Amino acid sequence: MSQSSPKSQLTKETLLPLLAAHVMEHGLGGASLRPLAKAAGTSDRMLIYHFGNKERLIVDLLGYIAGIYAAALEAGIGAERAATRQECAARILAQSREPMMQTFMVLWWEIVAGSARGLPGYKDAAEEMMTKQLTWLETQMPADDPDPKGGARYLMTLLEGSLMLGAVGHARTAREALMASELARPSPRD
Amino acid sequence: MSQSSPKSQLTKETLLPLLAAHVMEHGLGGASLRPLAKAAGTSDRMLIYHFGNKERLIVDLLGYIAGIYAAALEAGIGAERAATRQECAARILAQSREPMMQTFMVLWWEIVAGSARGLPGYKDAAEEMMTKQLTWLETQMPADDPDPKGGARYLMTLLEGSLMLGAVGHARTAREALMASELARPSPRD
DNA sequence: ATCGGAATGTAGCGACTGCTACAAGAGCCT
DNA sequence: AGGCTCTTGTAGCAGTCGCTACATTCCGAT
Repeated sequence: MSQSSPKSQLTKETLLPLLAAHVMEHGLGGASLRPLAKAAGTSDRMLIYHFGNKERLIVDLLGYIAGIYAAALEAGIGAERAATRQECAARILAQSREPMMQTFMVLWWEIVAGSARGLPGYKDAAEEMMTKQLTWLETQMPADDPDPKGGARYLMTLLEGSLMLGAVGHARTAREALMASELARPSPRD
Repeated sequence: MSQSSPKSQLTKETLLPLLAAHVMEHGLGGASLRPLAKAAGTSDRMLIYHFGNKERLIVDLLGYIAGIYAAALEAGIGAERAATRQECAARILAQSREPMMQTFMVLWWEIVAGSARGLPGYKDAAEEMMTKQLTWLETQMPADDPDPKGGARYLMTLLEGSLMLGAVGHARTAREALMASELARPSPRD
């Protein structure tokens, strides 16, 4: 067999969590091999050895981050659905206010920027995360909602717009926009 | 007087448009002095001379970009308001589909990312652009709208969410979300 | 005519970039 | 035991980074 030796503790799998922790704090754009390696307790030499080159490292890292994002969402799936769209919106807002999600958002906008610019790996990771977010939202929609899928899409679009406005200092605009939306009214349609 | 000499054609004012054109194409994050200087027909030496250091150059550049964004919006103010919120949404969507706006969006997400990370100058520029966008939208809202300001905020939040989803490959999600929103219905409130 | 200051070119500094050449250790198979 | 491959350390390369020292040119003020 090719992996019969248990000697090495240094694999992609053991490296990625440490690398992810580093980019979560310091960002993706300015990340360079030596600080990355230091955060993982190795040398740039070994990062290249295990990932081939920096681009593949970033791509793997983005995939890994998308994976833990998905896992975090899945772990946070409540047992019962929301009763109304309002409550559904409240839940997702509460989720986005958690500290871990706050620090993640800083990284998220870098991923969006990389995706818009076409950097390799960024769009796939971003798309995967948004898909996951969307299906998570669908599970939270009220059971009697006339259009749960459409409602989830609507809710997510509004939410992401709010998050973006919040990131650029227009949190108030976003908050008032949400209050002016149909989410502030008791029933989705009547 | 201090600026009586017409000798030099090399000032911040003449430099900024050329620098802006460069970052519009190549991005802000990876921008370094020498390519920037080449695009402006000078040397890195002169950029430092005129702006002091790179950080101040970026801050000035962001301010300049916010300025031209505002000017572009102002130039595009239609004489008459929209008749309905739907039409208002259609206008802003049409605007966002223009080629110049498309290339600007790539830069925009970098600005959002920098703003979220707290890089100097980013948040101010982003906030200014969003404020301008909001007031532009208010001028486009129907004259008989019950809540033009609130409607503009709502519309912008939804639109920005759509643009973000579009940037990460969820354009379909965004499109369908817009169609499921109240903007797809004839009257804002009835 | 001379001085002074603003503007510009040339060269280079030290730090950092991604990456590689080379050698050596470590455990495997025969 | 002898090789073999996988893994790792040490050094270093060529290139780029932001920035600066130094010298020069040029123009207006005196």
